[in-house]
Amino acid sequence: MKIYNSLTRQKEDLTPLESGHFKIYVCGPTVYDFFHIGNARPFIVYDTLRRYLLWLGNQVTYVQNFTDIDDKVIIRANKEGITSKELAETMIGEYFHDADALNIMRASIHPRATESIDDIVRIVKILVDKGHAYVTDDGVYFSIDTFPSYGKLSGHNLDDLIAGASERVSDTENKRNPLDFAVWKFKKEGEPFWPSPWGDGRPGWHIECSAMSLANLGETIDIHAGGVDLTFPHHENEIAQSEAATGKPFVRYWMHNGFVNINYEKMSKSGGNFFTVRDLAERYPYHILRFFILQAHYRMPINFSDELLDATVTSWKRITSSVDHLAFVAKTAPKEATKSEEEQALQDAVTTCRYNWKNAMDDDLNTADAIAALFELVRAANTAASSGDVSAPALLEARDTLIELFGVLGASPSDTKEAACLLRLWRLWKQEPRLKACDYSRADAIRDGIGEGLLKSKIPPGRTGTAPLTRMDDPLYDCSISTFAWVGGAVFELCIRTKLAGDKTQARSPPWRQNLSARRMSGADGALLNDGAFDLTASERNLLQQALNFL
RNA sequence: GGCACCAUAGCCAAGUGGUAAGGCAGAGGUCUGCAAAACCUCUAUUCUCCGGUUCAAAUCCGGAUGGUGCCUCCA
Repeated sequence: MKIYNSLTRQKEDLTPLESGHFKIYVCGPTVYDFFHIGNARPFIVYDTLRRYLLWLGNQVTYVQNFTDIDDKVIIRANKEGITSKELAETMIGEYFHDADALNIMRASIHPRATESIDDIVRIVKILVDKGHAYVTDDGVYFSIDTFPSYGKLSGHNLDDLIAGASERVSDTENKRNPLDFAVWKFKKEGEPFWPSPWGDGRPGWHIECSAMSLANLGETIDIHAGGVDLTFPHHENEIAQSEAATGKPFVRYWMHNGFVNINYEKMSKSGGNFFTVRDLAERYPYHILRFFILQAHYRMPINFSDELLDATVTSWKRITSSVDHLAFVAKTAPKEATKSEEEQALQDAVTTCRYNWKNAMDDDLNTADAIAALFELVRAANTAASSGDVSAPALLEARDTLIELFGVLGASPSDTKEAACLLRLWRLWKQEPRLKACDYSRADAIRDGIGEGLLKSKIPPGRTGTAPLTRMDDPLYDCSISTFAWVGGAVFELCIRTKLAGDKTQARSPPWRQNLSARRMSGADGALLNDGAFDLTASERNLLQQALNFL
C-alpha cells in the first residue's frame, strides 16, 4: 500500500523494515481530562490503519503512550486537590472506557511517561555526553545548533523560526538558541519530581515520546503518527533528540491526520469549542462517531456538527438494514446457486467491491473511497435480495463481505445495539394476544390513543401515532410505536425515531421492517426470528405495559 | 511577517492528465391498508476566478480571491 509520508511530502510504498512486521508509534493523550472528538480522530484513524495491516496478514507492534506528567496534568490535579498520579489514573481509565467503545484496539504497549523515567534519563544522558544537550539553572536543554537537519520534517527555515521565537518567547536568557527546548525540567514547588544526574525534576514533553518509542520499538521504527499540529515542534524535536542520541534514522514514515473543526475552526480545549467523546456518546452511539470520522480522508480537515452526525446515522442505517435483510432473505432463498442474471450480478458486485475497497485502502488509507465501494455493494445486495431469484449462499457471501470489510474499518454492521433491542420488543409483542385481534381502524385508534394519552409532548404536529415506548440501552433512540397493522396474522411494526432528528422526526424503520414485508409477500408464517427465551428490563416491561393498557 | 494545506451539487465528500464515486437531503415512479423500507429514474455539461501547457485539465504550471492550520500548550 501507499502512504503519504509527511517527511518527503509524497505518497510512498509502505514497507516495513522487518518483513511482515510493522512497528508503529502513535502519540497518545495527555491524561488530564476526557478526550474530545478531535483527539479521537488519530486514535480511530491509526487504529484503522493497524486493522488493515493486520488484515493484510502483517504483524503489528503498536505503541501508544499516555503523557501522564505535564503542566496540564499538574495544574488540573492541583486544582482538584488530588495528586497528578491520581488524576492520571482516573483519566486513563476514562480513556479506555471511550476508546474501547469506539472499538479502538488496545495498543500492544501503552507506556506511561512516569513509568519511563529511567529510559528518559538514559537518553538525556547520552545527549549531554555527546554535547547535544546542556545544563542551565532551570533544566537541561537540547541544542538545536548541534543538529543541522533541524526543520526537515516541518519544512521550516531555521532563521525564520528563530525570528519568530525571539518575538514571542521571553525566557531565552538561559538558552543558547531561542529554539532550544527542555529535555529535563528542574523541580518547582508543588510539582512531582524524579532524581536525575543533573538534579531532581521531570522530563520535557518531547523527550517522553522519543524515549518511549526507542525503549519499546527500537532505534528505527516504521511509522510515527499524530495530528498535524504535532508536526512542529513536537515531532521535529523528537527527530532531533532521537537521531542525535542514536545516530540512526528515527522514523521511516511520518503520518499526520487533519483536524476536526467546528464552524471551520480547529476544535481545541484552549479554544473552548470542543465536544468530548463522552458527552457525544449521550446523543450518538460510539460506532456512529467512528463511522463519521472514517467517511473523510484522514488528512483532510472535517467539520463537525449535529447535522452531519444525523446524516451519518441515516447512512449507517442503510448498511445495517441491508445486512440484516440479507440474512433474513437468505433463510427462505434457494439453497443452490440459481444461475440467474441477478445472482451473477451480485457475485460480480462482491468481486468489484473487494477490488475497489482494497484499492482505496491501499491508496493512503482512503477510507472515504473504501466506504463508497461498500455502499455500491449494499445497493447491489438490496437489489438481489428483492429479486427473489438469488441463492442463499450468494446473499450470505455479500453479507459476509460487508461485515468483514466494515469490520476492518472497526465499524461492524452486525450485532448493533438497536437491532438487539428491537429484537427483544418484537419477541414480546409477538406474544401479545390482544395485538392479534386488531384491525386497521382499531390499530390506528390505538396508535393515536397512545400518542395522545401517553406522551403528548412527543407527538410532532401533523403526525399521528408516535409515542416513545421505551428507552433502550442505546441512548440514541426512543423507540416509538408507529403503526399497528394486520395482514392475515399478527403483523405490526415499530418505528424508530432518533431523538436527534428533533422536529424533523425522521422516522426510520428498524432493520427487521423488511423482514415483515418479506414474510408477508412470501406468505410464510412466523419463524421470522428465533423464539428463544428473552428478558426485558423492568423499565421496558413497565413502559410496554403502559402501552398495552390502551389496547 | 515566514511556512504549509485547502476550495468539487442544497449539505457532506472521493477523484491528481482521458471526459465528475459514494452518502445525506429533494423530485418522480414501482411495490404497499396508510405510512415506512427497498428498488428504478432524475438532481454539478462542470469542479472559486483569470491566464498558460497539452490532442485532452477538477487534476499540471503561473497569478488572483477566499478559508484554515503551524510558527506558543495542542490530536
